Amino acid sequence: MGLKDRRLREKEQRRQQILDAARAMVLQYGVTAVSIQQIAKKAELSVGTIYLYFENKEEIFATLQEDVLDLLYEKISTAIKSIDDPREKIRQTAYAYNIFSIKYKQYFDIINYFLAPTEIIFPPNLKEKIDTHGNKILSLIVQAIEEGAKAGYFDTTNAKKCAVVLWGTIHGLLQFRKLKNTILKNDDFDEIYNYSVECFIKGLSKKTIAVR
Amino acid sequence: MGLKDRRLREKEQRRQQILDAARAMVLQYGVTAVSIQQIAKKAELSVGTIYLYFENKEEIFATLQEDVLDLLYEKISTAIKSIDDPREKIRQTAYAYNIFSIKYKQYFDIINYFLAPTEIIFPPNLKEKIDTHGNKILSLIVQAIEEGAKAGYFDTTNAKKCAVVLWGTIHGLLQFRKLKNTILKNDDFDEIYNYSVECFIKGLSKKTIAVR
Amino acid sequence: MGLKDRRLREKEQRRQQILDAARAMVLQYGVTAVSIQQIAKKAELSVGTIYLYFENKEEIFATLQEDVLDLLYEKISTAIKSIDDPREKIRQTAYAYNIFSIKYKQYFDIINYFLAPTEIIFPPNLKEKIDTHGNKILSLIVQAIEEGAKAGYFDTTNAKKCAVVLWGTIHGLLQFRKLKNTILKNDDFDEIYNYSVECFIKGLSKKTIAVR
Amino acid sequence: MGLKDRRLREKEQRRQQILDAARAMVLQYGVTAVSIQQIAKKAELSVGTIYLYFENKEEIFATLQEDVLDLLYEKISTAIKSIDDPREKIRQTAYAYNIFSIKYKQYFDIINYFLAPTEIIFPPNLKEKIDTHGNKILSLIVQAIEEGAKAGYFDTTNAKKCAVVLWGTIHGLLQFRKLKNTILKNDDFDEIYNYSVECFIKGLSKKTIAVR
DNA sequence: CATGAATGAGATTTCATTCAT
DNA sequence: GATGAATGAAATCTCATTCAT
Repeated sequence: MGLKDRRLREKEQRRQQILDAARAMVLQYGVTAVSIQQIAKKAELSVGTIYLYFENKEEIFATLQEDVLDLLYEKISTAIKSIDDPREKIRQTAYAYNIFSIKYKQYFDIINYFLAPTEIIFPPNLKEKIDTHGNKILSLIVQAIEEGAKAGYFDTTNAKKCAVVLWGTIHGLLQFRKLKNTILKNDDFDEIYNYSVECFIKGLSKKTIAVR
Repeated sequence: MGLKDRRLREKEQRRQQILDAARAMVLQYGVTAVSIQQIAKKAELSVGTIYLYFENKEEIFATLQEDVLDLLYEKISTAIKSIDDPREKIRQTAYAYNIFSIKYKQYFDIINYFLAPTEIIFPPNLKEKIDTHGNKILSLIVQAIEEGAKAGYFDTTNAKKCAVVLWGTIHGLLQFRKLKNTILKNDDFDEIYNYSVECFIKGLSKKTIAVR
Repeated sequence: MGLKDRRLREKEQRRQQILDAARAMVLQYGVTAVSIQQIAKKAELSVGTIYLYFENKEEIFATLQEDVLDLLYEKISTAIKSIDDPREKIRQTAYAYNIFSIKYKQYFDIINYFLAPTEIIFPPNLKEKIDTHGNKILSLIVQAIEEGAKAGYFDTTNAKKCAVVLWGTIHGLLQFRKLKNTILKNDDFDEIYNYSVECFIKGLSKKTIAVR
Repeated sequence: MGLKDRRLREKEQRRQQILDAARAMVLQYGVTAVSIQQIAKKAELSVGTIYLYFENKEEIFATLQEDVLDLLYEKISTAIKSIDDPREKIRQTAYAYNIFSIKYKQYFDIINYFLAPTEIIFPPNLKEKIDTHGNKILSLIVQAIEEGAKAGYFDTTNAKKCAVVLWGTIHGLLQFRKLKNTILKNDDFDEIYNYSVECFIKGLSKKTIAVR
């Protein structure tokens, strides 16, 4: 029994070892530039061993994405931990996401890696996993919105819908940062970004602000 | 007189021939999967000939993107041509974008191709061109917002900023359609999408809606 | 008749135009890096036209070599024009060759281009031409040696043989300059070079220096 | 114990297999005409495998050159092994070099491959290696000259300088064999060659040869 | 004569994946 | 379980040469 446990533990360790290497390489060179050979070298394992723990390259990146989402979750989570005002929570969420997209640029690309290109077929178990990790982030936003609704700031009956909208909005805009040298060359990106968040908050707010 | 002209015309035709082939391949297999060889075969030209008309693969896709942006422009433009209400214009813009992202799924991916992955360095002339084509679309939205501001619906002094926000929002959300089987499996994507547009419009509207 | 003449003259001009371009490109980029397309562009002619005047790439370089040999001839010729002492003539010949190999490095490579690699089959007419141009250089050395023999400095009955030896010696050594960073990294190349010339002169000199 | 050893041995064997193929191809077609694909085919290996053992084409040829220099070393070494007279040693060195340049014509071209064309940048470790192999040959000549100096035949204080001169001389002249159908068509090349050696020896000898 | 578009083989290099040990 | 050598297709790009106009 102890043996079995150790085996299992070691197996998990190897997996992490590989993921650590993959993560490091991706952070350094970007998603597209990383090969299995490079990962193997970095992990100080043989190429064959990689395939013992992962079906293929795709699976590594998919698993990596869980990590990325977890990191993002943590960043957002930390950012809003001690904040009370739901509107401020949303602002800080967006801010943390912004910082994340700059500081962990290559991780941000991992998210895009699975978002952008032609349909990647996930094996069902991965689909579920990513689901879970993504939902955790979503739930942070959902919570903030629900609090806002309860506190009477927001006018919504479907917090999740709103949360997805926020996420889509800020993620989409953050991709547009790439346009800062072309279409947006005369604009302050961060100002636009912040504006979008305010716009979202305002759109969420109760319409009727009584004016006598 | 005729000779030089014809030469020029034929040259332009070849260029189109290549772009047609590239577009067809991209539509069928997606951006990442297409190679120069495949394009050459499809265009019934030799590989060398491709390089006679385009510096490299990147340039083909970049040129393709101009086409894509033009198509998108046309779709949106047509959709809002005969509409007067600025708010309805925005709704129809978003709707047209949504349809575009479904019907021309692979074209939508071409836009993402240049948005998502690791920095692609454009030669300056291409940068300018894409700039122009992207701005044309943006200006459609800008115009609608400005009309709305003039008509007293919207409360904004920077229409471009708002237009970028809208574009980022709907583009970002449309990418999330990919999540419809995972995170969004219990939600109606189109409903969320429409909601986000309404949210944007509301966020843009004058706050003070007199009551009583 | 005048027409025929002009035609002929123009034809020769075109040839020179091509050779000028080829020479310029070779000087700038080196023998191996130059393509017909580049030459055509530089000469402001079409690729097809090049092939109207030269059978193939090889022929261009071969013809170019004549030029190179002529240039070398001129350099040596000028260097020794006003010198009387045959031994000094040889020294200056070697010195001019040395300078030539540095200043016109790429031209020096043209000579090697036909010297080094596997047998290049010259068309007979080119063979003769190069023969002539090479012989002109050789004859400069021959003359100096013969003068030296006549003046009683040198002890030889076959000046041409000696001239070839000198040429081979200094040409061979000049190629060794490439080794200055490896095998010769601790040696002063020019000193070795000069020494070889002195050695040659000494070897040529009358053995019997009477010593009582 | 055996396993690791065998692996290593096999790996070395593969390397040799590749070098053998490369050498064979070079011998048959010359340095410039050989491609990686051809080498792979000859070696009955896949192209990818070649790149498993050598960084690039250059490295193969560089390694090959070490072999060539070793072979040349061996030929010279054998030729002078049992000779005492330093002057005869030099003669036999030159003779062996001459034979080598005829019998292993393509090998001789490998040496030229790295001598003649536009600067090839060696990775430092190869530079050192070739350095070593070249120096071994040089040292053979150096030794002969030093012996000659000690025996009172030669008048020199810098044997290495003289050795380089000899090497450059005979190597340069051997390249000129290519001219035997043009410039040297009326001359006996070998006679010239031998003369150059005698000239070198004489140039090296003490001037004062007592007469009467 | 002149053009220059077109060819298509060929060059180098990379890389996901397999499989015998 | 682990290894890592081997594969070989594929990718991008170049270039000498031809030929219809």
